[in-house]
Amino acid sequence: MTINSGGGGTPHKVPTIEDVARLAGVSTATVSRSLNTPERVREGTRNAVASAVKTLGYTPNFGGQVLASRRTNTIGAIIPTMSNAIFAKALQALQETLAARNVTLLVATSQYAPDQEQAQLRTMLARGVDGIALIGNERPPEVYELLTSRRVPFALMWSHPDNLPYLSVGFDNAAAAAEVARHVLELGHRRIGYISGRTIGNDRAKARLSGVASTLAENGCELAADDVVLCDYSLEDGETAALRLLARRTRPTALICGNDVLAAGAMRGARRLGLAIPDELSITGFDDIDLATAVSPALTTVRVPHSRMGTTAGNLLLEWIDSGTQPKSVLFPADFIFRSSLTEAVPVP
Amino acid sequence: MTINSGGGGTPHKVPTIEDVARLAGVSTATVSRSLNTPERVREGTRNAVASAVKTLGYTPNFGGQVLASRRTNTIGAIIPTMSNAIFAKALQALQETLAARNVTLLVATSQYAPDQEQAQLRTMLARGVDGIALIGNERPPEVYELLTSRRVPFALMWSHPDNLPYLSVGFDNAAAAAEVARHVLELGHRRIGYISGRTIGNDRAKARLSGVASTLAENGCELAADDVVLCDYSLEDGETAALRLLARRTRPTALICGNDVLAAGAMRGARRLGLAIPDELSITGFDDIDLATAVSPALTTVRVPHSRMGTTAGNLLLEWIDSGTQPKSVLFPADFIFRSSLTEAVPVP
DNA sequence: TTGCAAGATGTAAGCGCTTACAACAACCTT
DNA sequence: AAGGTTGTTGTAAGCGCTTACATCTTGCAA
Repeated sequence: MTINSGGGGTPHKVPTIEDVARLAGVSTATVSRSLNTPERVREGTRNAVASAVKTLGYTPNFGGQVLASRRTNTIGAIIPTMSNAIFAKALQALQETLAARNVTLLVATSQYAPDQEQAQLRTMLARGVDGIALIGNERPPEVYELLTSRRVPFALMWSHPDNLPYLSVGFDNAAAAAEVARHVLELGHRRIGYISGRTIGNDRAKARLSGVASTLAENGCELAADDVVLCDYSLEDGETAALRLLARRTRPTALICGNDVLAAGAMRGARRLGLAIPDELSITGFDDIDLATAVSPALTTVRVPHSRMGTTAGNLLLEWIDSGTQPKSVLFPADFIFRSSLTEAVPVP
Repeated sequence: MTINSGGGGTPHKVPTIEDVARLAGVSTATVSRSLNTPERVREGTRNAVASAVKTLGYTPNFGGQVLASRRTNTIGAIIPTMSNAIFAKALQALQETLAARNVTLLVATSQYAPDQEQAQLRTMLARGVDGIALIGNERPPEVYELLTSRRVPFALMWSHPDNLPYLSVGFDNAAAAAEVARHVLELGHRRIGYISGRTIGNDRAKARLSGVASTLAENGCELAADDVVLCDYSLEDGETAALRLLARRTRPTALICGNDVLAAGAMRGARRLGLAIPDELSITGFDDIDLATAVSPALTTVRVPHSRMGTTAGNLLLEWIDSGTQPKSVLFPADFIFRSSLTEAVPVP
């Protein structure tokens, strides 16, 4: 069935622009102008059209509009998952920004899988989106070529690729992670474990890991292969990873985690082993989602500008769509947030 | 600019179905059939079309398709917020279900505000969505009239309205909340506080409150006006509400909360007062999001079938769209989950 | 061989809207 | 008063696709 038929009722003729024009005693062009560029229509005419629209209950047909104007007023967003609160917040901000400009948001998830992201991307292009928001910058060149050849404005969120010429709205994951590592070192920790999200196709996870690893290395505290666990982003995975790291002969005094969910999972693992946090084990997260302050002790973490990224990406995409020229990328700060899950290292028995 | 022009490059002609037809040596009708109903085209012809499509890099124009087929293959979802993990999960399940059937998801949020929901709804209708998913059942009759008169299939999630003839995919909030109250009573609690989400336009919050209130009343444990706090769904609000309830001369021994976020907030409040949970204060939540097991002690709560609701709503909407007849509503169970945040009431000094 | 049903393809009429261009009116300017 | 602006509206040509219907093949029964 179509949106205008079926259902068992009367055929129910949906009014078209032509019906409005007839009733208002003007041409369809005037109706169209009256609706889209009211300032170009005399007030009296405009009112006549408005009242005809009202009595008929007219709504422009989307397909007709799209076909004729070659614009869908739709922007697509492909994020790894909606389960993580952080993407959800950015998405929400993006949606609000777009809604204010009368643009709707098409949403799809990739589950951190590059091929799924590409499939979703193709679907969105086929849907004729006017612009696209993506997370991160690591993808095969073909993807960027596709986007570029289609001339679809797109924004890369969450990262700050200085080797890519594309519009990005993000922050420096490596630098923020390095700062966490620095703080951990300053508090005297030397035996440190790192719990990371999987790094395939995930530049953020890679950058955070390398930020931590290089900072530790620079300070003579090299991260060995088995000081690092790669896993999915779930409480369970964080817990399992923590148990593994804490089972080692010389137990770490601090666990740096790739995000808050992993950190909360790690806390659960530590608790299972009867370790007091932060007295016997320090834990840090990344993202500063609500979870970070819901757990006890509250998580030391990095505040990521999720809402600002969403809002900014939306505005810049709209700007690009309207102007036809790619705006400049934006780099936001990501602040270190000190809370009680991190404290001085005490000598372990 | 349009999605096909601008950007400073060559005019860059996008191939149309006609170009494909010409190259493949067939008519546009055959190309269309070859793409949409391949079984109605001979294999040889189909291959010729396929290769023409490939060499030209053809993608059907969305506007043309919509206009001619009177279908957008798009479904809209309007949820209160994406910040709450629970809606996010349902949304994700919905999106995956739709994607598998080649339908895309348009998302908007209402911030729990009825007028915002209506505005978003109108936008979606204007976008010609083939179906709509909404949360809850409490809205002015005009909204349902609009939906019905437009003959747009829609599903109400999260609730189970037996007084409404519309398609719903939900669970019994009142019954689940009543069960929580019953357990709390059984453990000997008599001084009980309730922290609820705001109830205006929110039937789920209302149902949960009334389920708890009536169960308590039936057991001679009437909820007084100041035993209840209504607030927004945030950790801070939950914390503030808990502080208020716990400041009363006869402190409650149990706090029943309208959802897990409020419960986690309440835990934070209790902790601030130095109260041990569950020994000095029991707390229960609702929803069973990840947060419930991330906090310590883990929250006693109600498991809401978020993913199943998303999947089912998606399937039923698609079924309705294809068949033209409204499917039967679905009622899922919502199980009580016993965890350590709830324990026996001990006489308070 | 003929006739016919079933299958494959082509023809062409829209779907409802926007917009370039033309037409006209009203108002200045010189 | 003629010519030129500026502002308002109408005319009509598409935008790219689907699909009802017509036409042509093919295969097979009689």
